Amino acid sequence: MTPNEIRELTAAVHTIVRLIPRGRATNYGAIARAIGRPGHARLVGRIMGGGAPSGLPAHRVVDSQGRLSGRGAFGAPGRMRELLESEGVAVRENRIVNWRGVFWDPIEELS
DNA sequence: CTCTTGACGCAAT
DNA sequence: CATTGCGCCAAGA
Repeated sequence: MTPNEIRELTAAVHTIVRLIPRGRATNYGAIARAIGRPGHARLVGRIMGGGAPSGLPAHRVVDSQGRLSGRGAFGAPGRMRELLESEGVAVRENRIVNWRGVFWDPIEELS
């Protein structure tokens, strides 16, 4: 992967993240598939870990089980949870309640 | 250059 | 539901 490709992917990932509706959330693997790189969830995770543009709803990206695996990247502990709950997403024990219903698949939006 | 570390995912146990 | 193993891959040590 050339540095240039990395930039493209980063841009693509950010684009998808911006499409996530309020009150919904998606996961790394789904985003990876949406940008044409199935199986590279980990790469997406790395990208999210890096600096994110302000205004990017990064809190709407969790792991495949609805767990807030990126909570550490938000300033104060519990910050990610606050952001989610502030838009109506219930969280219990670091995990989105009713994940199946909250999950938003980028693929369905690329129609 | 090798080894380890992660905002991961999925099937098998 | 909890663990394990394996595939994936860019950064940092």
